[in-house]
Amino acid sequence: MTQFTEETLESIRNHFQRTIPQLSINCVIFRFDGETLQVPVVRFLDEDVWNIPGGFIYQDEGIYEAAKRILLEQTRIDNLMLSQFGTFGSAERSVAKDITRNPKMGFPQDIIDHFSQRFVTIGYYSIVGKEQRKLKAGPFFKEVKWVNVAETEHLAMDHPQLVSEALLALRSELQSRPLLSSFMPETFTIPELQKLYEAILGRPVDRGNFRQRILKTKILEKIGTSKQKTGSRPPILYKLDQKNYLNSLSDDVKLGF
Amino acid sequence: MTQFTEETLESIRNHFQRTIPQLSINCVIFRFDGETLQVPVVRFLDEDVWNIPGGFIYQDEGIYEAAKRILLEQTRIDNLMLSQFGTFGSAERSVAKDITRNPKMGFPQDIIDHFSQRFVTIGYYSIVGKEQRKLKAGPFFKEVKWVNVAETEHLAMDHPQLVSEALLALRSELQSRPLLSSFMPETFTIPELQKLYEAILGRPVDRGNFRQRILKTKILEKIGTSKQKTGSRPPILYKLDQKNYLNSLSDDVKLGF
DNA sequence: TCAAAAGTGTTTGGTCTACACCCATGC
DNA sequence: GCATGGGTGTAGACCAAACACTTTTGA
Repeated sequence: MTQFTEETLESIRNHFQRTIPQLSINCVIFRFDGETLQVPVVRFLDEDVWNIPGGFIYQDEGIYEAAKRILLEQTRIDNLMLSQFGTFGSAERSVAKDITRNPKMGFPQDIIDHFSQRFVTIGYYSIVGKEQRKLKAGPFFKEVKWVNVAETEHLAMDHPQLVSEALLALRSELQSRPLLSSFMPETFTIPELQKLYEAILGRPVDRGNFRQRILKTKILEKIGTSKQKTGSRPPILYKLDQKNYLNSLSDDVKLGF
Repeated sequence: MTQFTEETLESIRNHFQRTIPQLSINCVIFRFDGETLQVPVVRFLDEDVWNIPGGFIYQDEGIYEAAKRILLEQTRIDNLMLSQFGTFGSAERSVAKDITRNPKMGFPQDIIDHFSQRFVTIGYYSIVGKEQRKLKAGPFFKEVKWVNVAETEHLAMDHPQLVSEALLALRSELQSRPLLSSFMPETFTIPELQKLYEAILGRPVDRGNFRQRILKTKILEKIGTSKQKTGSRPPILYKLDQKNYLNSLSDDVKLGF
């Protein structure tokens, strides 16, 4: 029945020993493929249940380092700036309870018990460019893939909520954190950038106004004209002017109301 | 040596048994006394070390409920809307390690060990009106008092950082959450409100412009003239128009740049 | 020459800022 | 009446939304 060797089980138990109990981390990573926002999801063993990448915190590492390690192990995505978007811990919240309890999986009782505990999770989000395609599942996970954020409502447990909370944080930090550097490739056009904004904000943006406003900030540096074979005027290629871009970001709080 | 009865020690151990290990909650509560922002701090036993109120999460309660309970137990402040502002957990982070280790305290080794563990903490903040003065220390705490946020740099451990992170969150959420209802008394004047904004934003605000903008939102309802014996024109009394106020709050994200 | 998409400009109205000025009160 | 702080108005700069017009390309 059991599909795990005793060695594997021991390594799982050993992992539990070395990590903080009842506390986990989940990483929501956004990618923009030119049309929609996507996030990587992982599949645990043979189950057809998809999860936001997540894991546990070693006793001797900070939570931020843990988040980076977990992401690297499970998706092979490395070197990201991660931002916290919230911590979730209703009394009923657990991780992988249903999966491990499934008799078909053949887990021993101690591991089922461990995963059936109530767990609090810390949510981080980040961003990768669209050229970032080298997803590769790490240990304990069978498969990783990108899915559109619009299609994340079927993820396991409260993971759909994690995605939408992460998206809210992404939206509100779009102007105050250097996110464009991560989202966009080295060179890009203004219409491409506009599509990114529309995807993040979830609403259309006026073409002319978008162009004017973004050019006024001087964060774009013209480097030529793209040569495409579309039946239309070829857009101008730009790259980010890092110095001006970082200057344009601001935590300044307006009075607003 | 020991200043604790065996009964007390047992109740502490029992509390540990029922809570999530290595995870704590801290609550930064802001009050505005008309001039400055203040937060309550608690003193643990006989030590002259002041802490942001904090505690642990029972296995059968959500983290939000835990935060409210902890706040009530330690300060007798009740019925607040709390907002999360971040979770902190560097590898070296602990709670009360120094205090419990102090031989003068006479704690048994098992309790010292428990408090010497690495702890992750979830930070919540909230707001009370200035009439909220009924601070009263709960169990395990000797004393509670209000201190100005400007004077929180001497708090224990990383608690000064918690205060400044909470203040940042407060600032950026001033326009999107119904914070005024909590900060201000039933009736108040515009100059009083302006002082609150200046305290939160940490900078002066133009009198005339502040007045115009806040009146344009229609969130204030005139109810008369205050009768003060100051040697100047008496300000107009207002109260919040709850319906318009809630409407005026918005998560709308501007394009900005 | 036409459609399609990119690039540009203009109009209108709002908002932000920095003030100047007036008003009600106690001394 | 005068100092003090509250209440009000306004000019100029700046910003935003809507939309019309022009340009460049492939077919």
